[in-house]
Amino acid sequence: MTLTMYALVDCNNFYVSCERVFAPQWQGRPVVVLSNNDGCLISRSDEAKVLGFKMGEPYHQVRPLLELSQVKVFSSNYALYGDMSRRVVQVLSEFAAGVEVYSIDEAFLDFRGMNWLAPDLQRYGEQLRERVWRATGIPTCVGIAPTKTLAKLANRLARKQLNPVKMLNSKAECQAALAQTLVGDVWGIGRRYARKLREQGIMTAADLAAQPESWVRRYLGGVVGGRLWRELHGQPCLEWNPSEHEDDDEHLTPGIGRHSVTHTRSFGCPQQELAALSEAVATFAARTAEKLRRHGLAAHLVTVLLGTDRYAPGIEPATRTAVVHLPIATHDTPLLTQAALRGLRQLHRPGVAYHRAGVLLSGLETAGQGQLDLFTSLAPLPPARLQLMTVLDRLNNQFGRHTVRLAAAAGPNPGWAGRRAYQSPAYTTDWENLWQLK
DNA sequence: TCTGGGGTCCTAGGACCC
DNA sequence: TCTGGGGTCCTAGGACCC
Repeated sequence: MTLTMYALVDCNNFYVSCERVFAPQWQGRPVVVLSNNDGCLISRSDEAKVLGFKMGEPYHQVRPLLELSQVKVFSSNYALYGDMSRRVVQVLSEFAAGVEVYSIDEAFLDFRGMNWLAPDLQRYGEQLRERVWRATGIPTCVGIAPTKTLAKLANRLARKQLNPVKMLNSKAECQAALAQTLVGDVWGIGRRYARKLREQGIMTAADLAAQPESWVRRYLGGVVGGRLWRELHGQPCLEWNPSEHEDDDEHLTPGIGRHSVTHTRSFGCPQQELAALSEAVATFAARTAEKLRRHGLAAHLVTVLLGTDRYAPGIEPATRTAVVHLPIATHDTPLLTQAALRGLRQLHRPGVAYHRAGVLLSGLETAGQGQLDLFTSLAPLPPARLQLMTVLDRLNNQFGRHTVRLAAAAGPNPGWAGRRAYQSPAYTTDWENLWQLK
């Protein structure tokens, strides 16, 4: 029998699990990982969850409690997590014809057209999970079902049961799974929609699926609602976007069709001076430019954003943006930095304390294939400049992110840099660290 | 003192064009 | 009383995801 099936493999408490691979003394003990700038909790071990620590809680609020409960705290270390993620995907790709990397800790596998019996597929899921665990030290849960949305749902259920692999193979199994799932836990239904649905008496995914499709479309944003309804009924209608292997060390949404690249950061302490803000923005512009080159893209639009304290009451919007149009799409660090600094000068108001800044590149096209500017007959970049960027990326890749940078960017540990007081060493990627290990 | 960051898709409305 | 209609591009805003 041919089964039309997708699997969703999700790494358990991924950032915590990554830290534990290199600090095994924390297995079985409470651990949390903080967001950038040590702002809030973004990953918790099961033990920390039991203690009552919540996702997204501000660190400064729960810090005394964490210390009291002897919870181990890590600052986030995306270089490490990105590398571990790549290892997991590498293993997964041995088990399916297609892999779609959905986020840093999740991937869909394409099991369509597999000429197998259901019990074999269940065992196959268990094998691949075992193999990921042995090869990387990362624990996972696996959901297998006829649509991506149902695979997500099965994955959620797998987390709660003894066997971490859950397969939905019949109408009855799907129906039972829908009945066990609260409507707010369905993929694609966030807090707003969940509340709206509960007000209508829709409590579970089964309640939602039992409504007519037209009703669901009316309440859940039109076409999106329609797709969701059909996916819950076992009709696949989300696209399959197989991923190429990517070299990225951050959160990423892989695939060819990306529309923007951004880098924004909160400051360690508020900044007023144009000089310090320029350093920050130049540094962020360089980071976006690197990402652009890594993806083989060039950008037409540079958006700079400057943010004040989001949590302070006030009438003024907390974030303002300035858009700079480039006549020719580019991925050249100096050109993008110049544009970003121009945007910054437009935005900057003397005497205002800024808490965060960012650079967003959009209007993307494949590098080197852009239209030549007919009036100036300029190619996007002179060859020497291209070569310089290639060398720059290679050096920074090999010896660490800030080895070579423009003079406009900052020196080490500037005042605007975020806090990361509890970061683990870059076990897998840092050149100096590898050197010490020898 | 201290509250993350990077993405996606969809819709509505205005400007502009023929 | 009539004061077109359809297509496209852009932006802003709302919803969602991890």
